[in-house]
Amino acid sequence: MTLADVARAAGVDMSTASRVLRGEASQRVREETRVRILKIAEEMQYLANPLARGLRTQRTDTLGIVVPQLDNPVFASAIRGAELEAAERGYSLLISHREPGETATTIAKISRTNRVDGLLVASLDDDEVLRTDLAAARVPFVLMNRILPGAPLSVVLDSRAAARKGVEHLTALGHRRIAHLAGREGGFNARERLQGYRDGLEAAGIAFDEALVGVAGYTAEGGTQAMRALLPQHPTAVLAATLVSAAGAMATLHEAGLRIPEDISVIGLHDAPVAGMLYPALTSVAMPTEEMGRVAAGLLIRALGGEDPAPVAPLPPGALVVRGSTGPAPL
Amino acid sequence: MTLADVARAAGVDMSTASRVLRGEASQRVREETRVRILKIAEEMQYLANPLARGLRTQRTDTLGIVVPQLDNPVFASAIRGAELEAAERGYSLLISHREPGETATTIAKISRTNRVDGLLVASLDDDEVLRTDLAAARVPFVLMNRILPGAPLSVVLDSRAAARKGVEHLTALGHRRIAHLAGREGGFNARERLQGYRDGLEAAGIAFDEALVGVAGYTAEGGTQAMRALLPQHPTAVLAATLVSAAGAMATLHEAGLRIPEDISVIGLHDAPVAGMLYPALTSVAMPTEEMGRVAAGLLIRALGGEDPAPVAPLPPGALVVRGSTGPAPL
DNA sequence: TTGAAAGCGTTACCAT
DNA sequence: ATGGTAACGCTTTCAA
Repeated sequence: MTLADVARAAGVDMSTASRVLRGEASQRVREETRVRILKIAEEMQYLANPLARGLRTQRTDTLGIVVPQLDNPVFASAIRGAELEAAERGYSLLISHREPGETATTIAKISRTNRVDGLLVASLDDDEVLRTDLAAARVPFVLMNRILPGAPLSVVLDSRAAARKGVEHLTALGHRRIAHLAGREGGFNARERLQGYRDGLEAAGIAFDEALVGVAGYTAEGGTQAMRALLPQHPTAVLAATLVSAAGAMATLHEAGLRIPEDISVIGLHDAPVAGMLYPALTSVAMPTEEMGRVAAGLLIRALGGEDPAPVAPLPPGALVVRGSTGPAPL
Repeated sequence: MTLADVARAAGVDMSTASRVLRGEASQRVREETRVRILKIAEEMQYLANPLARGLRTQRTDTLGIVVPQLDNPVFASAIRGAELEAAERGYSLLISHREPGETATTIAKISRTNRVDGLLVASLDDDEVLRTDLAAARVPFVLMNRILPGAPLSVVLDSRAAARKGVEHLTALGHRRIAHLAGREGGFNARERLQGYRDGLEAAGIAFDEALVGVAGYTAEGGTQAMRALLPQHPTAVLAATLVSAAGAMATLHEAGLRIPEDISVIGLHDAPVAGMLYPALTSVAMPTEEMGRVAAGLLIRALGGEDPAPVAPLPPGALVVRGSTGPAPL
């Protein structure tokens, strides 16, 4: 089923059929001819061959999205958002799941072989590494969930506001000794969250105490360890950077015989189904991760269209989802 | 950087360069010419344009994989496996994440526009629905994690053996009143697991008691409800079909004041990081989900190569990962 | 309003 | 052992 077939069946030239089926702006065709072609294409279930089209136009109407891990609700939902936005604008999404270290090769291949018109990139790597990886890109790109000095287009979540929001929930419940389980030291989001944590304390007139901050990374084990180290400080509440570290922290608390939330409250950042799987179910601050994918895709598509889109502000946190893990501060 | 550029630089014809660079079987070229072309292509960093190649050969060396959800460890890991196998055999993977209901359209589009040479399909839909969806496929496909009567190629996990393995762990610990939280009624894997559960009981000389089986589906809430309904039966152990329903069940047990594992043991099927996030950490039977993706991709590629691969047997379960949620039966 | 034809970058057949 | 040259299916400029 090629364009030639359709044209022949409609008794017109390929070029005419092409113009009509593409819905070209200046539809230089008689209405009658137009509908006839459309109808026949419909009947024949004609679908243009994207390879032939791409070869000719040097465009694929495809966006590449490279993520470091698939089974991570943050990225899964960003993909979903990007997919929706892309589809709405007539683009497809080529999802590329790459282990750290393979990123450079992937970006190089995917972008240098005309497979995609642009790239959406999420990465957990350090700035230096990411910069090197991206140097191989031969197409425009938008960063997701992190910034990179020098890279103009990126979409991030307002981690600072989110952390602050979490702390405010706790201070409103009367907590004053609030610990913070930070993520990877030096990471963009980790820095932001720490600042938000401090903002929240300050707003409640609580002095920042470095002894209440632990580095948990992004694993349950890290959360467990960090929480254990923090126990002697007797916090009455904990703000964890992620659901995973929150889960690890809760294990430590359970083992220490502390009741959640009667003795100590726990709150995590990023809401996801797993929050409801923990016991007690974890209170958390929802983050607009799907929106992040959406916005990033929109930005990229506009850039591809020759626009010079203005940088977008960090996406504000979503709702505070109160579940069973937070309660009033003990007396 | 096109083939013509390379050919010109090497002082040979395009057709010669093409033969060499593709590594054609009968390398009808002088060794000297061969290395020169190779060297120049290398220097120029030549990469063939897949669109042009695909247009000409009617192949894309790309496999499509359509999954119903991305943030599901089972599918994430199947994708990983498929990706590895595909890469090893020179294929790329086009990941397509589709909500139920969009599957048919996706399959139609992706397979009828020559974007992929074959399809790897995972689906949670009923047989009828899936059959309809697949009818639109114009390329060979392999099913993952389920069978479909009439579809010759599929790769499944041995859920029956896995369930049995879980039950045997429990009976070895002295449990005799073992409940089963089943998945979706009528589903392929649900049936298999139920059978494995019965196998395990029988092996230990325990009579099957229908009252100990509840349907939990694949959500935490479902697990919570089903467990609550089962409580009056006073089981001393529970075999949950998935980690998610196990988590839901554990919430019920905690609320009922039952200690895990002192009063009641819990075991889940499919091992994943989330098992370690629960409290207590969940004992589970690992499943070779990555292997499933690998095998499925291998099968598909062989089918594309014109082979007529024999059906593969269900993949046996992996290790029993003993964590804190199982222990000796109470006296 | 419509048609003709060139060309996108490859491959593969047929010459030489 | 190598080169010439049609396709592959589409878009797009130019003519009619």
